[in-house]
Amino acid sequence: MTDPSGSDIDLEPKNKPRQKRAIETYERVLDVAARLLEEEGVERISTNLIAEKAEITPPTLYRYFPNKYAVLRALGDRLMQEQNGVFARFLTDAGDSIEAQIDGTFENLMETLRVTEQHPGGLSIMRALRAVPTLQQVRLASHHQVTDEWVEHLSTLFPNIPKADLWIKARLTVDIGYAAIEMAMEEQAISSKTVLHEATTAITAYWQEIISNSK
Amino acid sequence: MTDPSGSDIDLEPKNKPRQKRAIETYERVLDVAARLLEEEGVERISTNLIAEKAEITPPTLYRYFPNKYAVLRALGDRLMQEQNGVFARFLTDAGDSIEAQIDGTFENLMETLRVTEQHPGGLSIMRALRAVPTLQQVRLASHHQVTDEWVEHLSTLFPNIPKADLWIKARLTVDIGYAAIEMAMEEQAISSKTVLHEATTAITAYWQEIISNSK
DNA sequence: TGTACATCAGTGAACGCGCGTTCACTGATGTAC
DNA sequence: TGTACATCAGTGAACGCGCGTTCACTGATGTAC
Repeated sequence: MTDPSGSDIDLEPKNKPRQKRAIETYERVLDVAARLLEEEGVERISTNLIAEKAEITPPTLYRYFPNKYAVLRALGDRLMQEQNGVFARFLTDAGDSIEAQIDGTFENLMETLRVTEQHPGGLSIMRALRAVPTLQQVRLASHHQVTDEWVEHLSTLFPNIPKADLWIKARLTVDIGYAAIEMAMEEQAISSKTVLHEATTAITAYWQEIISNSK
Repeated sequence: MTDPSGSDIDLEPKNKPRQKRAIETYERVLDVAARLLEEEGVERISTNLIAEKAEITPPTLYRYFPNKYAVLRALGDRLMQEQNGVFARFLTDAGDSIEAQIDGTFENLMETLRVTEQHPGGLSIMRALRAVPTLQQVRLASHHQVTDEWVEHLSTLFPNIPKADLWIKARLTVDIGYAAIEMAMEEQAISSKTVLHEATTAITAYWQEIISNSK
């Protein structure tokens, strides 16, 4: 019962902040945690340090979070939610035709990049979610949700491709998109726009191929 | 001078093991470290724990590594070296024609997957390299090296595409490949072969597009 | 082959420190009448 | 509006523990003659 990935660490928030002062404290904890994740790395971040930089005492942090991992999880949830929101808007705007989706891909990627860059510690959060066994499910679940939603739209556009096949193609495309976004953020020598433009070319070419084969 | 990513932590090995017993110890440390990275996660792994599981005392570990990060770095170096070896063989076999490269893509991905799966803690090492600020350079340098080598071959095949452009396209393709490999390893519901087959389709379509545009 | 010495490999014991977390508490805010 | 009480927010002080790392050392292996 001590298996690493699906382990039994409680990740749910404890007390919700109810008063104005408390909400500010809660937000400050998450904000500070995100910045420390970026500055120190996931292997050095600590609850005591988060509390200190957020100008509270450790027990206050433990009022809202049952443990260290719950803080990271809240961080991950927030970022994923923002990113998924971008994708949901993309589907609303472009979900009903293949052409519109292809046309919208670049803007979708750019907007996701913008949201991630703007989110404190965004890139570090994405990486921490992958590296910490307890949190891998968070990222995976989020990508699955996005994929599922997309496949709902795709399945009406590609009625002769089995849903399971579409799911795999969509899932891979999501990961290619995020790989491009991470690369855009870490490759200082290349402009983000260029990276995402190339990624758009790749994704578009992939789906053109799928379209041809499905006819 | 305490900047996080390019920081001043010594990552070089200290004493090289010279005698047979010492080489075995050194190997055991790396092997145990890789397994612990997988089981515990990068945020929980410790030198004392590595030493204990490797059945040595902590000072022995410090005979070969100046600190904790040097152990992780050695782990990363080994994996990257193996992965880059696969790619080098791909270039030797298929480097001289575009068609051969496209044909060899699937085998290249499969072989890289095989090497990574076989390498103890392979996936965890890739993720740790990304998540730990001090080690990000290791992964980046490795991907750059692979990209540079590939671009050497590509530039003779695409004489009318500027090298800088080729570099970006190659770099993105490398990251797409690794994204697919990570996905193949973490998505239990889909066979690895299917994921890498799809990735091959995407990469192929991308380069077909590049070929058409360069004519 | 034997011995003396140099080098290599590993240990025992401990260090100071910051970690994650908890307890019993005080002070601030909201609510009912 | 004032007061009494309930709930919410935050603190002071500490806990036991394992962390990363080091010191002075013993024992094992290799080398020269």
